[in-house]
Amino acid sequence: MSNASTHDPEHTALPSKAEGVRSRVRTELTLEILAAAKHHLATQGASGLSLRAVARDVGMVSSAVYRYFPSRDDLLTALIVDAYEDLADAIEHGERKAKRADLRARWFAAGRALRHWAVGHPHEYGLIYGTPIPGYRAPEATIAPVLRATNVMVEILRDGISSGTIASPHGSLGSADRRAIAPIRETFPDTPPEMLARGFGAWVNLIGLVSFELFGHMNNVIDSPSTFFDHELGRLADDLLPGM
Amino acid sequence: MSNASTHDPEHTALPSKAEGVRSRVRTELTLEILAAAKHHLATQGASGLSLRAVARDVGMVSSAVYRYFPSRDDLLTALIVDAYEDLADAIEHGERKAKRADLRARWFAAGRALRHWAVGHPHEYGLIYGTPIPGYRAPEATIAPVLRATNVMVEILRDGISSGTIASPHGSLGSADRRAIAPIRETFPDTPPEMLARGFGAWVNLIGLVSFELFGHMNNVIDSPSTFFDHELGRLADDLLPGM
DNA sequence: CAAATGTCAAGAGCACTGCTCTCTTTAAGG
DNA sequence: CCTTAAAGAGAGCAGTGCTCTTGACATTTG
Repeated sequence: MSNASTHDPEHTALPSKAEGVRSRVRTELTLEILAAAKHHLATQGASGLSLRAVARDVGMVSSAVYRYFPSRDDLLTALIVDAYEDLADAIEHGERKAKRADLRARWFAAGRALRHWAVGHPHEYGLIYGTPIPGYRAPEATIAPVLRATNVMVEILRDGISSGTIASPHGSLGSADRRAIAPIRETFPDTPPEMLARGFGAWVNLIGLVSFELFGHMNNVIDSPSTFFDHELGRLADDLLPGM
Repeated sequence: MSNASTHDPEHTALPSKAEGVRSRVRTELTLEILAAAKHHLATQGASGLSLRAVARDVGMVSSAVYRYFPSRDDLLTALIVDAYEDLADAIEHGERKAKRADLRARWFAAGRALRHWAVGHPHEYGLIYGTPIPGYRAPEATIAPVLRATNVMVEILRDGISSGTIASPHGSLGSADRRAIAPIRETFPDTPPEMLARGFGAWVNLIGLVSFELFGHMNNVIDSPSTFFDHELGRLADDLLPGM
């Protein structure tokens, strides 16, 4: 369930003021469908998520579900948004447990929270970082939670700069590289481009590590993925937060 | 199509000596089905791969296909093996174009070949590095091509050591880390563990970069994925092949 | 040469899917 | 109270993977 109530599925009109009893039961049913779908996703995976099965779970006939979600893909999209929020929550909560002054501890905490959530929610993770579904267009609603997650990482780097404990990364970006990362520079205008490039690279590295493990590519290669993940986390920290 | 003839689908008995006419037409039909399936995969993607549709393509009825592939998953597995071989071919060919003495050029060539193949075959890439299909067990036949691809990378590092141009990576592995990477150490016994860990980490990093791009996570972040990929390739080269 | 043996394509059919349509019930608001 | 809009139920369409049986053919053996 997590924080299903904190982010409303926007594809159905949900009145902020609980005026009608009718609309109240509607949001309740919407959440109930979503919960059933989430359960199916967690157990059978995305490919096993059947709209009819979900309908059966909530005691509806399949066609009735279409009153709440216009298609199976829309139901999946809602689950994707939910997964993004869940992951962002996990990373934020994990990072908050570390002392704010200890940048390295914060980095480790955030990274471990990422992997921990992924291992505990493999299907949800696969939904957001695995093969995209064919006609998939990234829903607007995913932008915010994605930013929440990456913001944690960026904040660590920025805190390092402002406190003077870390300097801008070694080497400076060429003009082509600078142009290549233009969008993320607009998102974080007050962070050095070199640090943005390096930070984003590290983030991609972490996701790659988790995907490698969850998608079975560490079989016959790595005995203890968590140990290797920590090792890589340390290596990245040495590079991102030199001297910490 | 590529090199479909070089690796036989082992789930059907293919006599090495072309004894019977019967078995000849059988292998031909098997390859024809595989080709049709590959075409469907490349155009519609894995989820759009319908056994009935490929049967229609080769002019058969759906049930007849089951004489050649016992299930849809087996057909998919054959495609997975094929994709692994294709990717290994691409990386090997790409890397061979660089001068053997120029380790950095070989690293760049191999990395770019990986990305180039992935961009040109997104569905095939997603099949092997995306979300695994639910009941997926990594088929034995994929081990060899995976080793072929990673071997290219390891060979670059080993050539650097034997020629004395690069030293073992900075820092030494702790005993826990050494144990964590035990399987890959057995695969490459004559390569320093530190270098194996770093090399595998770099490989994971590359796959992560390609997956990020192909799965749509660089939208609104990176304008030119190829430029960023090259940038990261260079950063990894600086770390893997210091002084080159 | 003929009969037994295997192989194969075809078709029907089952259980399931997403999705659309129509019909009826139900409840809310004027 | 009564109109109107929303919601559930059901049938139905086209598609899926997969199984089973049937009849035709080729291959091998007696």
